[in-house]
Amino acid sequence: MNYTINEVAQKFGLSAHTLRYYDKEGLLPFIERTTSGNRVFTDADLNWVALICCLKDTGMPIKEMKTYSQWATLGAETIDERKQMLTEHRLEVTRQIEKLQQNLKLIDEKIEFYNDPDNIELMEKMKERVRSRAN
Amino acid sequence: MNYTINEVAQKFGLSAHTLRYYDKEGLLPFIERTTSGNRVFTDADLNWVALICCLKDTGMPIKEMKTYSQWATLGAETIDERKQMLTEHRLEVTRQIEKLQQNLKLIDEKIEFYNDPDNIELMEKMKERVRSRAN
DNA sequence: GCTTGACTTAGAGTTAACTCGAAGTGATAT
DNA sequence: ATATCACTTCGAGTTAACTCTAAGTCAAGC
Repeated sequence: MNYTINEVAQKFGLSAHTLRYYDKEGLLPFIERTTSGNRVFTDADLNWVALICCLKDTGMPIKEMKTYSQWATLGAETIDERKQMLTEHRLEVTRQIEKLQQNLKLIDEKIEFYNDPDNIELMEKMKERVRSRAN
Repeated sequence: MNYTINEVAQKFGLSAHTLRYYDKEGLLPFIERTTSGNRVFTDADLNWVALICCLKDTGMPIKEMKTYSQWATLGAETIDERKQMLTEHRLEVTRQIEKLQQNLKLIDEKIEFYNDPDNIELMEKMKERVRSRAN
């Protein structure tokens, strides 16, 4: 099955502009063209785009994804490099998740603070005396 | 206990530049000054900066944090607005975590793919025939 | 009293990742 | 065959969040 750039864009919630930009930046090294120059995406390309989106969404810079893409074009001899990059990135993602969970905790504490009528009463009383700080 | 801008910057892994930038953008509405105009951070301000960092790290734009900060200066009467903003943002953060966990799964699958000798062998055989795609 | 160093401001510059516009080409519908 | 439409390229513009520079102020130590 083949897909046009707009079909792929729709599937991944990107714009055709963005896909061309990724292509220009060397992130889509496998995409073939029609005789008239239009990009043709195969199912294998869709998997590739999915990986690129995954790496992008987890904060990998375009430059690094480009390196990964170049390694992929070189075939089996770059497997170790690619595996290492993904393994390091994996660790990065787990750190992001941990950080988010900590931050979520702080937000929950803040919401809890607002849910406690005692705190609200205190804030109301403070009104005219001291400027309420850090609430 | 009071702190200088550099002490606070160090504590939160920010630069003094960035803290001044946040102040200019209205994110630090409670910070007092010395007679000579230097910022003085109290412990309450440290808690406030911690919240700002938390919101920033979870993707809240500066504009929205500014709104929140302005509400905070108005005192108890804006508690509902603030609680609602945090509650919506909380949901956003849980979505981020879910998305990251999905992406982590894909990365793990990819690493698993590279760890399977069968796949490596396949890739090596493909070398001269078809350009390796989506690996 | 002068130097040093940390601070101040306003505003310009940078970076990453898009995002858009202009000008043009090719395939399909009438 | 001509209008439409999706595509192409190149390059300029945008946005958010810093990041830095220049010019200046202030307090403490020699």
